[in-house]
Amino acid sequence: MRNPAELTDSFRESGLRITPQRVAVFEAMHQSAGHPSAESIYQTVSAEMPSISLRTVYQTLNDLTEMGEIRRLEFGVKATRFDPTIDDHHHLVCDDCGLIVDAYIDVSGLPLADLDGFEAAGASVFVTGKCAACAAAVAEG
Amino acid sequence: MRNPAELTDSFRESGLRITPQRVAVFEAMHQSAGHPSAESIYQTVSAEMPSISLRTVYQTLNDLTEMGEIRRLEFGVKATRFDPTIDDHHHLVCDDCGLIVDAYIDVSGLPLADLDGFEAAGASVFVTGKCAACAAAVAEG
DNA sequence: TCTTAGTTGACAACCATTGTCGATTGGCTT
DNA sequence: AAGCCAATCGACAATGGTTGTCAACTAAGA
Repeated sequence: MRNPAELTDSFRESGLRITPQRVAVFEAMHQSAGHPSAESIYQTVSAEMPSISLRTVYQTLNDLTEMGEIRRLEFGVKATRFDPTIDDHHHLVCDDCGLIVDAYIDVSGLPLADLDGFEAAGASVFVTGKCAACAAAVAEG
Repeated sequence: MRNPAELTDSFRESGLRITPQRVAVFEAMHQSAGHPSAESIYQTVSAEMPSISLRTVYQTLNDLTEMGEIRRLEFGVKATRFDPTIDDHHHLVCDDCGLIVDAYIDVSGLPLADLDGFEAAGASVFVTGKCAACAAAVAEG
């Protein structure tokens, strides 16, 4: 993400006002090294600004996400899906209809050796895109 | 997953009783082509066995998961995480402590061409394993 | 047959997230 | 400096997926 000053400009350009709450979320997000949850950002910001509401944190994070400044790290489908197949395979997830298809993708080519001490046990690949049906629907217009 | 008859044996060996409800879930899961949600299995089974409760479906699916017969398709972390980095990168997820680390993995070697009409837009790789800290903790005993 | 695991129903409760609504604050344009 | 209105707050309720509970009943398997 860009720094708080740049986000400020970006918000202004989008016609959004610059409030201390938003700036605080910018900064908390910017200083965060990892992948914080909304709750975690809320904790951080609350330390300096006890009056801020969790609602506002969510709102600002969603604004940032919509503007493409940050990303949501999630699987996309809300409910847990149960997979009858337990062998080593991967998944194609349709962005349009949510269809999930098994795919046997060879991941042996992935460079998983030098990961700064992280001991890789396995890799799950989620390929996003359009399933055949949705791709056809788009083609038809 | 294995067929309902094999699951029956497996349950019996684990000291679990074979009930019509469990068998119905086995069959619904076995016949399912895709990646059903608990609710979807519940719908299917309910058609033949209207008295079955959603609670029992969840219970049986969890039993199957614990026994390694099926898998849960989920990201592992319950809450959405917000990622300050939006460039093209991937994630290492520690099985022990849940830490998420960015990783720049070259996925150009992944064979994403022939996916039965699925139009791949991108690929997200989640590498599971142990982070350096947790790996060290294990090594120490 | 008899023990007891399993199921049901009818709940409440969880957690993350979003909606609402009225009142108030304060950014920002004029 | 004034004033409009976006934004926030607080205090909820509500969502959806999942799990806990508990008492009563059913039925699996020894």
